[in-house]
Amino acid sequence: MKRVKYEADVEPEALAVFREGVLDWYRTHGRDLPWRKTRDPYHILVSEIMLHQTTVTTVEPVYREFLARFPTIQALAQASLADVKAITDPLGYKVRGRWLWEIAQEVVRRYDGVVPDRLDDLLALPGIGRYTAGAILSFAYGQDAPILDTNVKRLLGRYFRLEYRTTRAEILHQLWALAEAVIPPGQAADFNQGLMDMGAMVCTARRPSCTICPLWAYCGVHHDEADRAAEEPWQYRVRPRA
DNA sequence: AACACGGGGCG
DNA sequence: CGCCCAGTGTT
Repeated sequence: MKRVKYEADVEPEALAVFREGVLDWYRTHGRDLPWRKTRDPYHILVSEIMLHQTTVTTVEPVYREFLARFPTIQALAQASLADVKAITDPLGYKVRGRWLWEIAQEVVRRYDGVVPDRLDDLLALPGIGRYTAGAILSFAYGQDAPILDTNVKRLLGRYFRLEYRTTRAEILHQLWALAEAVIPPGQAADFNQGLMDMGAMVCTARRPSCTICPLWAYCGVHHDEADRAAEEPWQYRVRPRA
């Protein structure tokens, strides 16, 4: 049984099951979310910033209100910061209003109003880290870019069961390598969405639904050994509540 | 490698 | 009441 090293080398069978399982499950059980009906980079950007550490149900109404008020990135750039914050502040993490506002100005001035489609350009914008950049590149531009949010960390960490005796930074490095390696070429958009839905709806933080999980056969953590997996190195733990 | 940021939902 | 939520910037 080969373990995951720094560069993701995974068993071909486990990888194939993982890819097909995630894609199939997403197509039949995936959530119907407003930001999945569009490929507009501006809309994707707004949703992703709002979704930082914030639940889908909380974001949905604010997302709609925000786009109704600022339909284009030009409209956002011309608005007052106070008007922007009035909509986004109730979400918490109040800096995100300023981030969106500053991003809009920068994109309009430097990129002619077009959200960049290159990783380095995206990372240079305020509030856009590697996750958000990957989300924009895959969801809006269809590139095979990896994402690693709390859902994907948990799903990958459990399924591929990384080596435990290592530092947090190394684990993160391994997870990013995995997130990139598992992408079925040309299908990152659907696949990445599927990863997050699986993490949010099946491979949940507490009491994961292993019995209905399409990945169960090759998963590194079966539900009946959840106790032994109580030490999850990427931060979260399986808690089989009595 | 930690810590701050934050309101809301759930058991 | 504690844990968790489509993370990022700062120290």
